[in-house]
Amino acid sequence: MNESKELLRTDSIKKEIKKCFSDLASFSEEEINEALKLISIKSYKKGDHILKEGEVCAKSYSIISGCVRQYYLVDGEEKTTFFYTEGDSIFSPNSTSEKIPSKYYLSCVEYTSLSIMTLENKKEMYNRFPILEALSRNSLQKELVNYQEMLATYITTNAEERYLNLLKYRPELLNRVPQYQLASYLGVTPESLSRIRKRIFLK
Amino acid sequence: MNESKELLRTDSIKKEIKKCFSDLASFSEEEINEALKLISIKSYKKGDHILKEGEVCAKSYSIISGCVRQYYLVDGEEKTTFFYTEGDSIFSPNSTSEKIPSKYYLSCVEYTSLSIMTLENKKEMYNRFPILEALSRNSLQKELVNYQEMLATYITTNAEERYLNLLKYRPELLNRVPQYQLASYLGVTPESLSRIRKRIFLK
DNA sequence: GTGAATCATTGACTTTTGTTAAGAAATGAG
DNA sequence: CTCATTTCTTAACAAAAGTCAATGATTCAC
Repeated sequence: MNESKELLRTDSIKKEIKKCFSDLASFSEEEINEALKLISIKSYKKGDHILKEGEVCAKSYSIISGCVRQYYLVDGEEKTTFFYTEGDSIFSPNSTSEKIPSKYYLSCVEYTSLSIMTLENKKEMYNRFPILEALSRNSLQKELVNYQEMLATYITTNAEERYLNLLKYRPELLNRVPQYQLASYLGVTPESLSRIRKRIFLK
Repeated sequence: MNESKELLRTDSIKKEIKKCFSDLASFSEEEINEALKLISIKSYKKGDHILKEGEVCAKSYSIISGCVRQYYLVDGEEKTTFFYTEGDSIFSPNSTSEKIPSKYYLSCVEYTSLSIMTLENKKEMYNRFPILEALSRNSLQKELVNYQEMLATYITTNAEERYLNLLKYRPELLNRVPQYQLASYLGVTPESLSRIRKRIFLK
C-alpha cells in the first residue's frame, strides 16, 4: 500500500472514530476534534507484531479492521490465547499504571488497522471528558463479565464442543485463521483438531 | 450464631470497610458514614446460595470473609468455574444495567460474610464520590487483565499443571474445598484428579 | 458414639488426546 | 506457472482422561 492510499485510509478511519464519539455522548465538533488528537491510527501488515514478549507497553488498542492474535511462547511453542477482531479492544498488560513487561505477543493475522492511545493520552482524555470515565467503566465491566463467561465455557466444555462453539459464534475466524492456530486456541494439537473435524463431519 | 453475636460481627465488619474507604482517598468521617449507608452486610452459612440460576440480580458483592463457589449446572452436573475468597469482588451477570438472569449459581463453601451493593446504590455512590469511578475503572481493568491471564493459563496448561498452580498460588483452597469441586474447577473428573495427585506424590 | 451419607481412591476398560513420522494439499514467491 | 514452504491430514503407538463399579475414608446428623 503506497503512502497516499495509506493517508486516505487513515482519513476514513478518523471519520469512523468521529462517528463513534458522537454516538457515545453529545460532543461538539470541536470537542471531537480535540479528542481525536489524543488518538493515533496505525496499520500493520499480515504477520507484523504489535507487541512482543518482554516489551513494556502502556497503550490501549482498538481494532478498526483486521485480526490480531495473542499468543504465549511456551517451550518454543506458540500457544494462542485469543483472537481480536473488528471493534475489540486490547488492554495491554500495564494499561493501568505499572511498567510491566508483556508476557505475550500480539501479532496480526491479516492487514490490520488500529486506533492507539498511550496511557498519558488516555488519562488526559478522561480528564477532559469525565463522562468517558463512566462509559469506560461500564464497558470494562461488561468485558469482565464476558471474560468470566469465556473462562467458564472453557472449563465446562471439551475441545469438540469448543470447536462447535467457534463454528457457531465466530465462524468468520475459521476462514481467516490457519487451523493450527485455532487448534492451539482450543487447547489441542493440530492433529487432534483435524480428528475432531473429521469426527464431526462423519456425524 | 445468635443475633447479638451477628450484630457484633457486622459491627466489626463495618469498621473494616471504613478503614478501606480511608485507605482509598481522603474521605471525612461523615463522608465515610454516608457511603457506608449504601452498603449492606450479610452473612451466609455453609451451603447457602447467594444466587441461583435464572435469578435476576443487580448487585455487586465483595467477600469480607469465607469462600464462595461459582458453578453451572450442565446436564444435572455441577461444573465449578470459580472460587472467590477474602477480598475478591463478585460482579453479577447484570452488574451493568440490563436485567439478565444469572446462568450460574453462587454458593458458600463455608460461613461467609459479604458486603453488598445494589446497582442503584452503586450509581449513587459514584455520583456522590466521583473519585471512586476512576478507582473502580482502574481496578476493573486490573481484574480484566487478571481474567485474561487466567484464561490464557487455562488454555496453555493441562490438568496436572493447573493442579500444581493451585497448590502454588491458592494452597488454602485445598483445605477449604472438597476435592470433587476442585476437580471440576480444574476441568477433570474427581477420579482423574485423584490419579493426578497420586502421580505427583510418586514423583 | 453410631449409622447413614458423602467423599476419595482404586481397578478394569473405553475413549480421547499427545507424539512422531510421513505424505497430501494449499499457499506464496519468483 | 513452478518449486519451495507451509499447512493439513492420516496412521501407529503411547499417555492421559473418561466411565463404571467397588471399596475405603471421612463427615454429619441424630
